Amino acid sequence: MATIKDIAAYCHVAVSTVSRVLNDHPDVSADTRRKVLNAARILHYVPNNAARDLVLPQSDTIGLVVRGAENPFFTPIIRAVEKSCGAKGYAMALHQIPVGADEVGEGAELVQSKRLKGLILLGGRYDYTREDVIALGVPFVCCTYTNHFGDLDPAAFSSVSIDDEGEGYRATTLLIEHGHAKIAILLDSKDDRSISERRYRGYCKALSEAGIAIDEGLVCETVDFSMSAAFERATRLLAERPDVTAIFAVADTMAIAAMKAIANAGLSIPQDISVIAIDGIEMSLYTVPTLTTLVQPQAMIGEKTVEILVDVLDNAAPSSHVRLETTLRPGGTVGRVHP
Amino acid sequence: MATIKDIAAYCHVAVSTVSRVLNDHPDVSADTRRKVLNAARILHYVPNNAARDLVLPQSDTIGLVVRGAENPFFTPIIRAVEKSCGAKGYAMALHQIPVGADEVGEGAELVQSKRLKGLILLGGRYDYTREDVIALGVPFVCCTYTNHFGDLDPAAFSSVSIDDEGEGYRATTLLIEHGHAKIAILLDSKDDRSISERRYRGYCKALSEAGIAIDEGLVCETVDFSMSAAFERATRLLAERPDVTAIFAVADTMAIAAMKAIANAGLSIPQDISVIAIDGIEMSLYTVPTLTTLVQPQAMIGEKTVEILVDVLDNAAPSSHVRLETTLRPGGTVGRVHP
DNA sequence: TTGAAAGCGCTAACAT
DNA sequence: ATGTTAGCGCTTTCAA
Repeated sequence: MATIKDIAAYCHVAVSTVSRVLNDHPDVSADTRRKVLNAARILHYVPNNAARDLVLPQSDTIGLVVRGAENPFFTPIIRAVEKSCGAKGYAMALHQIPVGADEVGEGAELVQSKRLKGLILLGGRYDYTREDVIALGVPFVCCTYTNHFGDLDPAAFSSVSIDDEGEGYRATTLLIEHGHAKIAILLDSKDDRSISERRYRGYCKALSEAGIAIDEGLVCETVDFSMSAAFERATRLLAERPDVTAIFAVADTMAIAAMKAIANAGLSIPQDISVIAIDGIEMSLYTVPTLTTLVQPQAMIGEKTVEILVDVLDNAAPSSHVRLETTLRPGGTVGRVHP
Repeated sequence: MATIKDIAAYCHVAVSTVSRVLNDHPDVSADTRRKVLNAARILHYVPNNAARDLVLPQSDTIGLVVRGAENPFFTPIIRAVEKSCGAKGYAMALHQIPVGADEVGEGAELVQSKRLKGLILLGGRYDYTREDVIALGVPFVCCTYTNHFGDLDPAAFSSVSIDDEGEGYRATTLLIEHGHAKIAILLDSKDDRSISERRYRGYCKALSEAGIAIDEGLVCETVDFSMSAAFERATRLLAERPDVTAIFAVADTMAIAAMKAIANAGLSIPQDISVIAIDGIEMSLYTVPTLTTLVQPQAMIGEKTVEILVDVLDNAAPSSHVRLETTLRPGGTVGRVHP
């Protein structure tokens, strides 16, 4: 509970001197500096951030709002962001919110209450309007998504994402190339105005180019991204549609749940059913067989995001939109269709 | 950027009146309240927490320091803590730190900088000394662990944990009952003064009671809790010790990695090798076969932790130490040993 | 190189 | 029911 006032009294100096020492200002004598530092240690001084934040016009802090932190896909990204922030001399304020929450509103509050310099939104909606983001007031970066369904001026924000539609197309195409035609897709909702909808578009495009009609019975919506819902839906799919030969899951977690459903149905992967997904979470390395998936460069996503934001903050760089590539990790879940 | 001062000016009232309205104090006329609330909306007022925290002797906030947030076992606990805090009228301040970090030191800083009323430490060390925790200054609860290797006065802190040694004993015993004698253990380190050491003790006790000698070649240390390390170590075990018939992993994640190693070795679970673990993370429901594990009541752990802390905070209740039971979830990874 | 003092936004006495 | 004011801990002019 010691304050700089206590230190000042202890050393018989003014509080401003203590403050100078604690903030590494140059104009303090070596002797005074030593005395103050010593007193701080003895008195177990810990700075009161509330007081510091109050008086400083801005803190050197970047906010990270994570919507749906239970998603294991985000974990390595969060770590990378934290690390990159530290390397660039910024602190990171983590704020986790439920999937249903309003990340922009919460972000705006965070900015003001913590005097943030910039904001990173991880896992947000694709349909912000200009009005939505006006409250933010600081530069922000959409991490893992873009404004595809919104009307934001690209110059007004930055983003780091993958080409969801293109990757959905790529995953589906790979299945088609292996001879599959009865390809199911496992997704949240095909019109969620978000990740599922974009990847679903890619799925449709691939099928259509291959001359395969969309079969509604193979479009499996789960309403949420939970593994249990994915498991239930996949189980139902296998029961209702014995003709299905491949499943494209829009997320690794869903694919892993589907693989369990397939095993429960007494089917083999990839002999009876092929599975492909997008994400590349750590756990997907340990499924049997190893999940074939389009791996997102999670660490790089986090690093790039911070890099862009700090560039805007420190160098007044213009906002930018980075699209990263996924890497196909060939596992053992995709095989040629058997007649 | 609007402050209560702006609202006050806008409404021609004093700042204290604005403060009263904003804090739901009773002695304000309905008319004034309406005016102020309206102005707050119009001016896009957002409270400055730094200022509030500064002036309040304590915030109604409980800190949660998570060491090793990448551990999926913690995720449901964190959620439960957050939910319980909310239900009890407390806010939660989440602070994630790396596995190697000093949770007590970081916790102490958090307490002071955020004026916390109490602290929850999730995933900390088992060997705090009295000196270690003196800096904390507020009631705290050790969540998922105890002070087994330390010298803390039990009256000076609370804890919610499972009986690590007992559960290790139970898991190993189950394997012995299935006829296994060549039982390997997969753990961080057998003398980490923490979870691994405790569970290892239980493993030793079970073997010894069954008249089975500890076989050093079957004690597989991984140095950390990563899946990759567990995978490598299990792979090596299978290569070096073809006589092993069962593996007890001290964590589900390690067990899942081991299952992959077993599959890669061309062996079947549970025909060739049985696997059992402790934790019960969601992912372990989706392995093939389903992992047999001792499920910790994760939600209840979080709830109990908050309940105890709030009881201490609100009702000056004495500190308490709760030991929760795991539930054996019989999966398909444990079978009788084949001759 | 150091000290004195103002003020950040807010809450809570204390007055009225 | 409402206004006035002190002060939380800190940083930063401005003076000395």
